[in-house]
Amino acid sequence: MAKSGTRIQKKNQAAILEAGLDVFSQFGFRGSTIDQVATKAGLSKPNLLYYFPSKEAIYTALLAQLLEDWLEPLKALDRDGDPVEELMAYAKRKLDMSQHYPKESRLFANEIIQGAPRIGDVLKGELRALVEEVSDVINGWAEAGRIRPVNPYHLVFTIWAVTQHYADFDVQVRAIMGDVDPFDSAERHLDDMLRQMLSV
Amino acid sequence: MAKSGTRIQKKNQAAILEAGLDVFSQFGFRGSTIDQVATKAGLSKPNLLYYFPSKEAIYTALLAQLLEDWLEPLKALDRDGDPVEELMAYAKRKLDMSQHYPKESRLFANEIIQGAPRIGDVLKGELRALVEEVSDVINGWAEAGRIRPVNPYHLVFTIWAVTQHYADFDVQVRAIMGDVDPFDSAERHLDDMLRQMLSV
DNA sequence: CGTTGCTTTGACCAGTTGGTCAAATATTGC
DNA sequence: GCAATATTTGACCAACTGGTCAAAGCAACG
Repeated sequence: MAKSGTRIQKKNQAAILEAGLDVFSQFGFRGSTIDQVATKAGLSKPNLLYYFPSKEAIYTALLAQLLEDWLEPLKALDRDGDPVEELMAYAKRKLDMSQHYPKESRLFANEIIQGAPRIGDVLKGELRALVEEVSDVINGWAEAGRIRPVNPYHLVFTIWAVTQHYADFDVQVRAIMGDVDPFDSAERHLDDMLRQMLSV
Repeated sequence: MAKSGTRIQKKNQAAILEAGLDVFSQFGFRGSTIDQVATKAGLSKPNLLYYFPSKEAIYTALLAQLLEDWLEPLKALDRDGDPVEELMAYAKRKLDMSQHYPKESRLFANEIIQGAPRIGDVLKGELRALVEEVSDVINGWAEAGRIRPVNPYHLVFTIWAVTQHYADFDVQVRAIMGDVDPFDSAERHLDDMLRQMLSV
């Protein structure tokens, strides 16, 4: 997407996307201004618009890039692996993403909360198909007696909800837990929860 | 808050708050306009501003009203009740709120994701104290051997995350599950999950 | 009926917003 | 060093934003 171009183009496009992530993830699309993004990227507004044709273009570029990273871990679920370990590894990976890429998580959350006007099709298409596949795998595991029977959709939702909570509601989590880092204990909790829920 | 006044005042104030909930929960504070709220409330912009002094005032009124309803179920946790039933009843109540008041949930989510600029103090004060109390109760139950030992903070976060997910990410949940109503199966899943996690 | 106070509105304002454009400035390849 | 190209900028614009205000409409009470 942002491949071609001179060094300076690459540098500025990257700076814009990073700044855009900062701003959009905090204020949502409508709540953000080009000027905010430009300033944070160290550019003037017309200069930013030399690299991206519009505010919308920056936002959709971010969203497209994000969606790839978002769907990828789900694809890594291996039906031939150990069921409990596979699911716990997936959850752990999602939790790591919340810890290390919280802005991406919040950008996504903002978009979904606002009704997913730009990625509704991806949700109903690619994501839905992917979850259906995963659902089959989980059901297979359950039928083979390798995990407790669970509703696979809600299991996936639960993993998403819990892991993303630590990114999206970070400020609330920290307000409640104080100075303790939430992620260490969160990982143990998640581990325990899934093991308890899935072990036969 | 909106008690005094004539019938017409009450009617219009209520209409404004309802419209404000609609708009703010979808677009966040900065992404919403007074005009949107006014139109949705069936009023002209100056007329709306006759009842509320500013956009901010509508928003904070909503937030204040919301916070009460939000904290109340937590207070209802009874340390003398049956531990598993108490926690499951709390989770069920939160899930019901997600089902019947999704906009409230999304308004809250928007505010938190954007850094809780207006309710940071409540989070660090009242909410934190409340969760600390609940945490003591849960720890007490665990020490008495009435539930499995769990990290009480993360247990509470898990209940919040999972239940609110069905309101905040409603569009994603429905995109994936299709025409099936998520809430019936979600309730069973939540029930099963908590029982599995907490039963000794 | 008329007056008093509540309600509604059109016109308006200053600041912000997304976006344009021509001109100025840097960079690059020769 | 110079021409071609890429980058940056100040000035600008129309639309929109939150908010004001004086005047008009309306209800109710005597």
